[in-house]
Amino acid sequence: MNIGDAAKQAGIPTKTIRYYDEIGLIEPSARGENGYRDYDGNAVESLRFVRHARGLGFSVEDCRALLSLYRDRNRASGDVKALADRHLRHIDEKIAELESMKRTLEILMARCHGDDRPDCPILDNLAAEGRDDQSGSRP
Amino acid sequence: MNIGDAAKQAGIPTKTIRYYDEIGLIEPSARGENGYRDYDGNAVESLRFVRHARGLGFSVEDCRALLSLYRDRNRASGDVKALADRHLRHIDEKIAELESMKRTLEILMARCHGDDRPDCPILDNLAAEGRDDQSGSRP
DNA sequence: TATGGAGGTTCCAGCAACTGGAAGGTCAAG
DNA sequence: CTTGACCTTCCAGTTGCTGGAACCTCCATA
Repeated sequence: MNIGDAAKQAGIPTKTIRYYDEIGLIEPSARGENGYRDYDGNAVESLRFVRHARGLGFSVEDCRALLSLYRDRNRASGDVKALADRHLRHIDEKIAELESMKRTLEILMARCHGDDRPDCPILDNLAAEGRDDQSGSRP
Repeated sequence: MNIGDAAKQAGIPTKTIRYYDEIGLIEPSARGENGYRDYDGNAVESLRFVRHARGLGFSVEDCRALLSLYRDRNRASGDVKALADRHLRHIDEKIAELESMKRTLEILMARCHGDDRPDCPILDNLAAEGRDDQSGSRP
């Protein structure tokens, strides 16, 4: 099928599919004489696979690895799990970082009047000297 | 002071300081005859300010706004708070997204043996059809 | 057969926020 | 006078697309 139909089947924009082709992540199963990309069931399956993996936050490089594991009948599920585990830790780090920002912001916002006067603990905090980390403020 | 000293004072790499100059976020207070950037106390204060704001996850554009509020004696703290609030909601969304990925990953990983056999629920899930969202799996 | 519109193709640029590197100018110390 | 640590600019790359321009191709209809 043409790229447009593949896009509908897989739930991915054509632009993205062309991009995946360009970076060698998922190549069309064939090219028509007119130069049109052709995607068969297998290719569409790969596209969907990658959409799901990306949806779980895996990087494109991770997707490449996952896809090759998926296509490898002699894979060890341990390899997949290790990859997922690394990714999970990465996610945990990000969550922790965001939570820390959130905490600081909430504390500062609670102390800001939010009226039409210039007085502002948020700005005061940002302007404060010292502090080497980025977790902000000692409230 | 020269850029290197400003970098030490503010805790920001020189590269980044030059970048901030380039995009007009923080310009050096002067340029020496030799073309060297010169940063005075005020400029260094701005650099530190931006470091803190970036550390709380504010975008560079937000930093621009925050900096101009900081320099504005007639500001309303409400404007600062509104900006912070928007940012906080953005953070909340990101956290929610990551938590959702985390949940799905954990469920899948719990069901994966992680041994040397090819059998893998993680891959099975990624390959599964249907499912329009990216939150993954009905376990 | 002409034509219009909906496909497809390529390449180029841009987003965010830097970071690295190359090629070269400057300055203070020894 | 040389060495080495600074400084300068510019260009490219990172991640994962997304938009647009310019052009080609296919199919249906008048």
